[in-house]
Amino acid sequence: MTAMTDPKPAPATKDSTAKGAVSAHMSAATQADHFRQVRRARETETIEDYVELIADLIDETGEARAVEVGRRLGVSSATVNKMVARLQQLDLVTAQPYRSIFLTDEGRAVAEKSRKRHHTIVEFLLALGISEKTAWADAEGLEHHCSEETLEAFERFSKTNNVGK
Amino acid sequence: MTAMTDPKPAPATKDSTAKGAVSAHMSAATQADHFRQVRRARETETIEDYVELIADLIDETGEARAVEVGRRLGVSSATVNKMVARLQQLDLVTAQPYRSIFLTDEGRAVAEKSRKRHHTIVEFLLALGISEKTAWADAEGLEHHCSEETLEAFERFSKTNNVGK
DNA sequence: AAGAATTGTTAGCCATGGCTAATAATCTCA
DNA sequence: TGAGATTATTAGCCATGGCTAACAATTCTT
Repeated sequence: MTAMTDPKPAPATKDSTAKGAVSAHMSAATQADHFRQVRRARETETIEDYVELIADLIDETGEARAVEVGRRLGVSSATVNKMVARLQQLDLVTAQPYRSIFLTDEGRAVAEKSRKRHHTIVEFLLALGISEKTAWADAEGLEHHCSEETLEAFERFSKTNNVGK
Repeated sequence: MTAMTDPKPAPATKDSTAKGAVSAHMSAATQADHFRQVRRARETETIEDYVELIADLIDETGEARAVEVGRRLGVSSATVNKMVARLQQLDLVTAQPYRSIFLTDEGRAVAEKSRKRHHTIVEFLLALGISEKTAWADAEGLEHHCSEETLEAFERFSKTNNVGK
């Protein structure tokens, strides 16, 4: 194998295409855009997870305390604390020291949107025949990476293939 | 609104349930597990993106150069360089200074797995009626967050609702 | 009301994965 | 061959989002 020492085993005109090929479908620039989009989504997903959970806690138990947020997220209180500070800067929550956390209008809006997406995805996975357990687990990861177009398709599908519910 | 000064607006026995409620479905511990799982997935997804892309480049053009990886990922060469060092530590690639990047057997295996998942998801989205453009964009984000169970369901669906292809 | 238990805060640490700017190596071609 | 273009490397910066440990405030219980 000369490959290790030869920096250019195959000059390959740059437009060649092969099996796993993605270049058959898009330019490098388009692909880069997709990846950039994913990276952007990754930045907001932590924030959305926190906000959504805070909303859940307020609606379920009447208030959101840092300990409980940490417990549900599987994260230390110190981490929650730091994140809450960030959420305040972003005007998504209000909080005073040693008091519970409240959502701003903007935070509430973000929470509702996340919640709706989450629900759409869980319903969809269930309609597809996925088990409850997996549906809830996967939804947590998938919810931040679905475009509007895909979410709409999911809703349409659930509506028609609506099983038990 | 007394809420801002009252740390406990509603003692709420801790088992209460409401509209957005997730607690109706699982314990805090289970929910924490889901989030932990998502965080673990986030750690591997960057790695998988790089490895998958390197494999694509090797198969398409005969070699994977850092510039091109950067171009397609929408990232600087410096970043690629640092990441390649990490991939080497993980035994996923081999690389010598100023030479192109090669996959180890393990790297190749990771790439194949990612590629397969990616393909499964694109096919699925297309079968669902999503546009090509969106299917490719969404797949990039979704591929790291699907359990085996869900991927299998996607495959089953594509097989039966296989449109054009 | 005092002490114990719980909860919140802060400081300081770490890895990840981006970036720019400066420098070095390699490659191309006139 | 040697100059210019391309590509790679390195150093140093930054934000994010985790962590532990030490300490402070609050709340609960007796």
